[in-house]
Amino acid sequence: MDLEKQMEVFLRGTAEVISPEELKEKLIRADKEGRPLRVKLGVDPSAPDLHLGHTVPLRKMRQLQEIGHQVIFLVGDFTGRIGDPTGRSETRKQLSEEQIKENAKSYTAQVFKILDPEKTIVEYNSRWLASLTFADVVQLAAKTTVARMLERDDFAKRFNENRPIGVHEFFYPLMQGYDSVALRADVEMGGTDQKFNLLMGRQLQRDYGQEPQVCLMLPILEGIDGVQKMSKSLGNHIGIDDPPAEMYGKTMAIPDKLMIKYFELVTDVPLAEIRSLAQGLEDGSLHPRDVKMRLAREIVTLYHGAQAAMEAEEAFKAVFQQGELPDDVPEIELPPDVLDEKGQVWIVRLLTALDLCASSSEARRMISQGAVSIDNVRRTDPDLKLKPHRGMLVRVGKRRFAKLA
RNA sequence: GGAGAGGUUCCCGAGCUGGCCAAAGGGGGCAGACUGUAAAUCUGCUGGCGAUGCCUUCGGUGGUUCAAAUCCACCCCUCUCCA
Repeated sequence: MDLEKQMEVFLRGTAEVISPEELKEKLIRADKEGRPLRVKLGVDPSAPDLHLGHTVPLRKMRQLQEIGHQVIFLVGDFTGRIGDPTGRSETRKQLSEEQIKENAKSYTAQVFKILDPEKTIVEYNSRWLASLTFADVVQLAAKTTVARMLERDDFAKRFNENRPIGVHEFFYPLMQGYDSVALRADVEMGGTDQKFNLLMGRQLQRDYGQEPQVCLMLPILEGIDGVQKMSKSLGNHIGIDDPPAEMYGKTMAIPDKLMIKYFELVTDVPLAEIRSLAQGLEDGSLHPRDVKMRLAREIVTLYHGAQAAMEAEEAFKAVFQQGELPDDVPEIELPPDVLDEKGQVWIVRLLTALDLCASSSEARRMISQGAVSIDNVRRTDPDLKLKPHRGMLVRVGKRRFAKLA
């Protein structure tokens, strides 16, 4: 593949690259020597469920392997014990060794839904970090200064706000940078929030007599709340293992203004087409809802296939446009002990027994807010008792349903 | 080691001259209305309990009091300044 085309694959969708010139030189040299570039992506094995946010760099890695480069998927099993302080306003909880092992296993399994297992090297940074002696660590720490560390936005902020910063947190960027040395990485990928850590890799490589890596930074994908970075702990994520209907629905929940970004970062829709969609939204010739449905379809297709996407769309239309019931209303057996001597069940008990409400206080709230309907009749009396029957449909809000078995 | 400031509900953050405090306000979440969708906007709710009352919660443990988030003692943790 010629240089220009390769550069295009590398650069497409990136937010920042340090530096494109160096990348070009590396590509030229690699081509002469007949070897691929070694591209590193490190992950913290703290969240075992992959979501669309993770897929942004992974998809880029996939594209790079397709044009023949060597991608290295690095599991930060050792650094995971510290936890990446990036963007954090407080110290992360340190994970236990066992937890990390377990997470790492499930992480790598999921990653191959995107990466080509045949062409991927999986590494664990405990391989080199665990055996460093204290003397090695001191030497490593001497490569940088406290002032440099405090240039980091998140550390600076915490420092200025008089919030705690653990000394061990300073080691995170050093370790990540050292990973690049150990792997002799040509390129490291990461989100824009990884800039500091990526640059540390460059510095350390230089200090250890290597040519500094190129840093490829990708935009951060906001979660379905449209504000914060997609993350499982914030609950604003779309998991790649989410069932089709949920994946479709969550996509429909993203704010309209985020649609185009999603198209660019997590679908295979060609750029030209995305531009025309953006244009259509701009001049009003396309309905935002329809564009978003297209987006949802594209995403579900990637992870569950076209058939599942169609079904998810039909189900969504039925439930949310026509107000019909989903096909998969769970049927739940009512425990016999909730019935009184007349064979009736108190509505509050019914809701908690079916797991539609977490507590009876919540059930009362839902009832008083008019969220509860039984057999399509809205019920607002919290003292109501009724006789249950097979197939009785209990509904709380728009999204919680149950049928009596 | 010395001096000082702090630790409040899912999060941030008031309260801290003792009762009117399940604890202001904001965020988040949920619900209703509306609609173009689980978008946007507006409104309400947001510890638990068959409930005009009772139970648990304000870093931990004890104590004072009819009554403690509020007062006292000790302990744990964080921050600032000095060394």
